[in-house]
Amino acid sequence: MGHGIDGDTPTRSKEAVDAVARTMHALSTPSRVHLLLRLRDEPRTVGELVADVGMEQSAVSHQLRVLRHLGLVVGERDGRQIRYRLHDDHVAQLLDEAVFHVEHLTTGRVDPV
Amino acid sequence: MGHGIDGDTPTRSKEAVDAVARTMHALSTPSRVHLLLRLRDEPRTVGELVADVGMEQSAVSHQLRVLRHLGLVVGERDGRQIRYRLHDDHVAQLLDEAVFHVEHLTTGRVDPV
DNA sequence: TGAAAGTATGAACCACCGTTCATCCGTGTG
DNA sequence: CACACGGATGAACGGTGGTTCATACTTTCA
Repeated sequence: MGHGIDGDTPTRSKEAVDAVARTMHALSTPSRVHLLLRLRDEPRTVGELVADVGMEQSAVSHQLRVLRHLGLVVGERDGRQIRYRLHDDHVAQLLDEAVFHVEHLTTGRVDPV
Repeated sequence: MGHGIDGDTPTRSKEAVDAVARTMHALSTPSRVHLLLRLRDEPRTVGELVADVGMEQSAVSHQLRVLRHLGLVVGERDGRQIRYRLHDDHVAQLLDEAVFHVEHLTTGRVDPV
């Protein structure tokens, strides 16, 4: 797959590696994955998300903050509530692909080295 | 992308959510991303990887173990060394897509809620 | 304006995990 | 067989971060 950068021995620019790790970190806990998958379907308010995923309101806010800082979700006020949604289609695609690939490698098991 | 359960309010089968989080956890640290990206180019022995990523041999072994248990890489003996490679193309694709998407959302910044 | 609903925020707690250190196991070599 | 090399493994340490608790902020409503 073409990307753009380099052409010889990349050494994988540390920044790129860090960026991937930082973003993928968002998908590394069940709570955030749950929130993101819910938001992939439709925009939801914090209160709705709390009911959806069954975590405390504070925990949801904290995790939404993390996702916001990573540019994965955005939230806008609507009355006294705040409605969150995925930042753009890239996030939705990333989620879909993550789910897809994980389904296809649930083989992950024994493998005596 | 239903597989079996649900129909109305998916609740995103906790197992699927957990599986995604567990697998994405592999991409959530620079060290593992570095190792995986290196292995995406070509199979490498532990010693080569140590030289590539500049971590201690023990740390590399520990992280390779994590990746092995997740079914992302496999290793086979060759003399006294062990050569690792990505488990299959799914892993390579997942890596490519992760890098691709992360490049396209480095926008992650200010966004007053 | 006072109260309540909805959400954000900071601190503290605790568990997880990535790294290091020391050691052990397996495989070639003299 | 003894030794060196390559790699794995377990214990311990330290830092990160997810959750909870308590509280503050904003908006709506009576």
